[in-house]
Amino acid sequence: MPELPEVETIRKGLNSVIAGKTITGFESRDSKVVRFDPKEIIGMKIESIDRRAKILIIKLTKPNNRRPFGSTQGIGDRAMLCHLKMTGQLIWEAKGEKKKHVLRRKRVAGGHPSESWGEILPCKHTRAIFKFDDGSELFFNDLRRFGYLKLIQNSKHIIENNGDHFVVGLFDDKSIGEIPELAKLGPEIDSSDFNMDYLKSKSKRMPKKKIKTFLMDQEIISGVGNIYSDEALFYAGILPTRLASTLSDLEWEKLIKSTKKAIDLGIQYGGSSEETYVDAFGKQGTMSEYSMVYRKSDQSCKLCGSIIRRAKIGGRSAHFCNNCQK
DNA sequence: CTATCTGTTCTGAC
DNA sequence: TGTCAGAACAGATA
Repeated sequence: MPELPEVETIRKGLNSVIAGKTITGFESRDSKVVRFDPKEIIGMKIESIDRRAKILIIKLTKPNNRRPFGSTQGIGDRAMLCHLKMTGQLIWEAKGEKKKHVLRRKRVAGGHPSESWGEILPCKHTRAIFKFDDGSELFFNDLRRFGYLKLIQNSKHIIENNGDHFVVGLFDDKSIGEIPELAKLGPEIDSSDFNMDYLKSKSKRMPKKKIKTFLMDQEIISGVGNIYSDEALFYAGILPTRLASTLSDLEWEKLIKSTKKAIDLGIQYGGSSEETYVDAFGKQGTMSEYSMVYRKSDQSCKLCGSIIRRAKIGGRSAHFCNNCQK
């Protein structure tokens, strides 16, 4: 379920198991999904895994690479961008785990819930396989093939100053902002730029945009997807059909708080799916226990008892309570 | 069989 | 320029 909280959960889990490992092999099984030459990353070391919006940024360095004094990176270092889109999964498996019974395997997994959690990997939907120096493997599965893996080169970011070289590299926030995929994205939910003045001024320039669509627009705010926009609007008591430009100051304040609350709850929930494939068996879809309106159409509102409605807004289904939300 | 649903984002038409 | 429908793809479900 790769919305922001899920992607963040995957990031943490993966970072804890693959940071520091060296890539000894890479197999592409789908050239649409894998958008680089596998040769480019063999022998590179995983520095860390970061995230911007729902995009994972896997930082890679070349061992023994020459780096300018005082820099953590040099020419030839790279960053891999990974987007799971609708149905992507990343599953890491320790060496030799295939032979074990499914419930005893050591795995860190996350993404779209499906049978692949427990299957022998690679499976039908495996689009890429990373092999590491300790014999462990990372599988990128994607049923619908919307997701991607692509590589960003560091070489363009060398800057010369007074005859000295210093580096503005991919690993600096500044140059991450220059990567086309990342440059257009709006502020993260936990950034101070996600505030009322910013949202009000944006909404004035988009007078006909509905608040749900506004919230989900990644160029306005990074990381709010369908589930959390429904939940945030419910907490804030605002109907998804309202025009963003008509919100009062009080409503903006409530919506900012509610969005943070919805995402935080999601991250707490996501924590439960981080480590285990077990959740994907018996406890699939526990998000519905936490949700107030998402996928609750025709059920009673948990607050007031009236029937939760559903409508299409901007091509997505919106869930809301006509009584609690105005 | 048909019709409709699904976590995201991009493109092209108006 | 902003806004929206439809596309990209592969299912599951009724």
